[in-house]
Amino acid sequence: MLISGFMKYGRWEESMWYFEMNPFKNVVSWTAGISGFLKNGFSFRGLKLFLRLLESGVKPNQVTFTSVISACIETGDFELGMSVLGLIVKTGFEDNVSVCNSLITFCLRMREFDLARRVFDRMETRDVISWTAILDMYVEMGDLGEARRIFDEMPERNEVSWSAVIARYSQSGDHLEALKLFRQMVQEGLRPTVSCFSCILSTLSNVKNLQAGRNIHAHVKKIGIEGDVFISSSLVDLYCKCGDTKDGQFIFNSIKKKNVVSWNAMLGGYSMNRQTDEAKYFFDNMPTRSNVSWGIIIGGYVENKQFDKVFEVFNEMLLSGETPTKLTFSSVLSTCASVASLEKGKDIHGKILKLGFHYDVYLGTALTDMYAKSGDIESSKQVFDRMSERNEFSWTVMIQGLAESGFAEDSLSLFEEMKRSSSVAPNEFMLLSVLFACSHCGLVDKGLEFFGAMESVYGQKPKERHYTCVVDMLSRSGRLHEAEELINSMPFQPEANALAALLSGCKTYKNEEIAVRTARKLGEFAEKNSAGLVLLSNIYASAGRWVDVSNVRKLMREKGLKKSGGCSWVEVRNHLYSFYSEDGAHSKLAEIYDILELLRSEMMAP
DNA sequence: CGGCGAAGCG
Repeated sequence: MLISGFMKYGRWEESMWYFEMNPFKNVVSWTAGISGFLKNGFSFRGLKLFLRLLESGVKPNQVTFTSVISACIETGDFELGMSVLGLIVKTGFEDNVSVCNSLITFCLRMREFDLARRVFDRMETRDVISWTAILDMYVEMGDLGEARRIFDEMPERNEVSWSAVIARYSQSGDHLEALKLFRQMVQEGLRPTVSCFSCILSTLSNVKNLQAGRNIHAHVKKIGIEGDVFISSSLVDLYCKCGDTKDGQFIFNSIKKKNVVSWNAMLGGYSMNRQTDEAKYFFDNMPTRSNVSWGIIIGGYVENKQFDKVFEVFNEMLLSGETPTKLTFSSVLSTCASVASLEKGKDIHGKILKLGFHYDVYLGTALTDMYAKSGDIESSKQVFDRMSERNEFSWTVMIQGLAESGFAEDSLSLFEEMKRSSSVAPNEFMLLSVLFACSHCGLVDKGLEFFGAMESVYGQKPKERHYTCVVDMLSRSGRLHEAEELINSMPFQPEANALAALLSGCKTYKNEEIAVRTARKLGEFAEKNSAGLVLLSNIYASAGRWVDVSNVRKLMREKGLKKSGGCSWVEVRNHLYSFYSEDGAHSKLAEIYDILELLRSEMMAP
């Protein structure tokens, strides 16, 4: 008792002293020692103690084994776990429910899902914990359907089982189902746990339901768990996601024992509210950082298109010795794609290879996309071909990459290959690429065929973009009447781009009549819609009608609209320098102009 | 003395 008493407060040195001094060690005191080490994060020492227990001749019991398996989970050593399993069988504990429960968890943490299922299947009696463990396995595998089936069929459910499915629905974006289950759980008279409250708070923050979030806030306050780090971190997240960093800050400041997650929640709050400077300041002053913190700050810069900062901070991260997460790599890769920096992309590809992350579907997809967007379609294809597993996103980026790089035929045949060889269903993005590909290699009738099949065959209702693409396709090939008809038959307002595409077709094929009608439509459209105004001004500009251009620009100013500013960048010695056409410009603008002036006078000199 | 759950996100 004394031992576990000290262990509880992290004073394991003292407790071990008592343990060693105790001449009458029995299985309970040994087990207490092992689990004490575990609770304080010293699983390896716990395992060494277990070996000493075996040497001493004391027989371990079922409690010892459950603790030892937990230690194996911590160390992540599968072989070790298997040796312990051997011992369990030898000592006849293989039918003990608790031991089996911990074995299931061990197997699923080692991602040995088949083995976990075998352990579960051979159990004669199972309790709610066994069922929850196997439920968790399907949750972990991402098989939400099977998880739900298990959940519905479980003979008994406890608050942990509910938590597991609710969390999964929340994470996979089905917030409404998560909320529904939460309500059902409460109705069935179960008291949501701390983790369940924190999970439902994050669900509410994802759907930005501030009112319901406030209600939960009031409730957790009433039952006295407001101060829990999980709860309070979720609250910080809730208020920040709803755009209120001030309230988020208030909660954050009130957290007594902040951990890295609370710090990250607040950091994310600044990042997502476009307060990148505050975020950076906060980040620089954080007492604890994890690779997640780096990921958040980098993600914030990506979101705000501050691409130079992305690389700057990413380099800093690598120098600090922190290993980027897959998410961080994918943010940085998307930045490489945005600025079409092949060199940087290749560099990062190398780093990913070194870490062995290239087997990851997610990163493989990000690499495929980066190469395609940077113009290196060969490498893009190579990465894609080597991926051992491909999901919907992987196929989408490759089909899109080929279509947009001008390899229309390859894009179309890859689409056919996907339908043949994979279980991935065509989505709206792929179909858009397919239409784009048809449009760009003049396969108008084939394109129309795909367009017609979208809803009937692929179950995808054509959206504005699809219509625009087909209008563009028809206009490019001179089928102006069909294009105009399509615009008139659309079930919604056409995009300004569709009108512009038809207009440019009219210009190419010299059709004054349709041009006049379309221009009038675009004009009407522009009165309500800023995108129309921007396009209209571009069309006037290309026709050299400068008076009209200046009228439209004036209208835009009156409406407080701004054409998004131009941006350019240059890479010098591993650093990306951005230049903006309007405000912000560059901090060394004056110096740059001075040097330009100097260069100019040099050139002018005889 | 023990076994099931938990935060950042494309």
